[in-house]
This record gives sequence, structure tokens and C-alpha cells, in this order.
Amino acid sequence: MDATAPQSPAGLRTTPSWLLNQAATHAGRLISAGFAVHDLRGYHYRLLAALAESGPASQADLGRRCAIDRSDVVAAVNDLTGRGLVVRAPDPADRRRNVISLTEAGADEAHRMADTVARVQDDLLAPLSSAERDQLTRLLTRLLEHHSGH
Amino acid sequence: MDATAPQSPAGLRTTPSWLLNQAATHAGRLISAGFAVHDLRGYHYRLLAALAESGPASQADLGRRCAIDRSDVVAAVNDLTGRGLVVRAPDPADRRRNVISLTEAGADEAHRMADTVARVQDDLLAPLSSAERDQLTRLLTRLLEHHSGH
DNA sequence: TCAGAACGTTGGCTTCACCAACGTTGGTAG
DNA sequence: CTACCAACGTTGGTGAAGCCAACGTTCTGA
Repeated sequence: MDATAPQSPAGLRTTPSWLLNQAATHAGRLISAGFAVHDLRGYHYRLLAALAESGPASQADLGRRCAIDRSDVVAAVNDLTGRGLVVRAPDPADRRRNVISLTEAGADEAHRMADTVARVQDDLLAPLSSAERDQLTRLLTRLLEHHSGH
Repeated sequence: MDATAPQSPAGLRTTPSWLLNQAATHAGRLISAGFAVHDLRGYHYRLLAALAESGPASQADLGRRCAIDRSDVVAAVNDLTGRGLVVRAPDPADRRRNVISLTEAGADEAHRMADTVARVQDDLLAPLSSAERDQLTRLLTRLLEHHSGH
């Protein structure tokens, strides 16, 4: 992003979807920079976080929880197994499923990435007071609940 | 997005950068659907909006104002000229530059797209009161100002 | 005047979000 | 029990969006 950007058109600048887009883009830059240190990307973190929090799960379940398409879960899990962060095993109780579990290294990495993410939040929300951060979080949460709870 | 998504990990669900990402993704889906009717995409709208608001400009200027890379401006302007929405002319005062101007059809399309965008905002912000919408807008604006004003 | 900056352009890359199709396996209605 | 349909993992592909490096041309400032 050009720091020296002339004022963008008001037609964009005052449009919530534009603001969301730009704020998310910027957050994404910070997050990506943080993840680069771990040599991992967004999909990887989402999966590790889900596994660290709720334990082993099928790929389909992970996809639903992390908002990642089934086919993209395959590739990301491949990456993670290749790095020894995760193990893929057939589910004896349902032979359609694979059970994905964290290895010890995976659990460690999940913690480290969570720390990185936490630092990025502070960076991202620097200009806001703690009350304002809560406000923003609540507004966004309501938005998402409305649009997913249908 | 799966409407039936089981609860995502709290480690994500309560993280502002995740909320921003998801909200922006959803907004993007609504916006894209709206733009599909016009057979145009996000970059096209940004450029048309900037031109409609501030008049003719060089490609580099447009790129800075719309947060689009120089090289991507080239392609988008090519598209727009191909549709007769925009004209590209060399700047006699600075032969490095091209001056991009809206045609009449381009100005019309800019208005129609602005209407589409306005409708999408209402859809997107449906769950929020007008005061809350202002709050959200202000918080996001402050975030962006902080991170671009450096 | 001459070095460096700005401009437009080409070509390439990565991430993320999707979609369609297939074979395999489970569950269920008849 | 069988037929049918749903769910799962997988492959392969698409497109938008955001970037970066390099080049030749043109302008500008020291």
C-alpha cells in the first residue's frame, strides 16, 4: 500500500464494504508477514488452531469449521503432514473419513503461531482503545452471525 | 460459505483480523454478485468511481487513489476502453502519462454501479442500526487512517 | 548535463475462494 | 436386502486480487 496515497474517492472511502475490504487487506498483510516467519500460510494456521482447540477431526469437519473448501483442505493437510505437524489416519469407525491429529511439533507450532497472531492484533488495533476494540469485535461478530445463521 | 458451519474455533472466532477477513469475504461475495450483473469486477468499479468523482487522471494517479498496482491498472483500463466506458489519450503536457477519461457510457455505468453498491451496503449492514453502522464506519476509518498515514 | 525518478507496459507469481466430477463408503426407505 | 442418496476425500481447474521485477521512455532537479 502506498503510504502517500492521495485521498481515495469519497464514493469508496465512505463505503463500508470498501472499508472492510481495505482493513482486511491490511490485516492480511500483517498476518502474512507474521506467518512468513513460520513458513506457513493462512490455511495452515486455521487448521492448526482448530485442531489445537478441539482435538482430532475429519477433513470435512475441519473445512466447515475453518471455512475452507474440502478440496483446499486436502492440499493444506498434505503440506502439514509433509512438515510433520499433523498426522492423517483412516477413521476405523467410518472408512470414508480421515482423522487428522496434531503431532507434538504441530501443537508447538500452533502455539507459536497463536502468539504471532496475538501480536498482530495489537499492531492492527493500535489506534483503538480497548473499549473500541470490543465494540469493533462485537459489530463484526453480529454481522457474521446474521449472514451465516441465515 | 457453508450456512451450516459448526462453531469455528474460538481462537479464530474472537480474533479481529479473522473477523475482518470473514466479513470482508462475505461483503466481497455480495459485491461480486452485484457487479456480475454489469459484467464488471472490483477493479473496474474503483476506477470508474474515481473518474466520476474527480475527473480525468493518469493511470498512476488512479492506481494510487484506488489502491491498485500500476500494472493492474493497465489491464483494467484496457478492459474499460474495450467496452467504450473510458478513453485513453496521451498527455500532451507530460508524454510519460496517459490521461484516462470517462465516456458518456462510462459515466452512466459508474452511476448504475454506485446504485448497486449502495444496495449491497444495505444488505450487508442489515443487522446493524444506523448508529451502529456509523460506529463501524468510524472505527474502520480510524484503523485505515492510522495504518496509511503511517 | 546528467543521474535519478516517474510513467506505462509486459510477464510472472502467490494466496484465497470456488466448482465440477469421480470412486468409495454409509445410512436409509422401500 | 436392496436401491438410492448423502457424505467423504481427491483431482483438476477457474478466477479475482494483490504483488514484484524489469524494460524503455520521458521528465526533473541537483
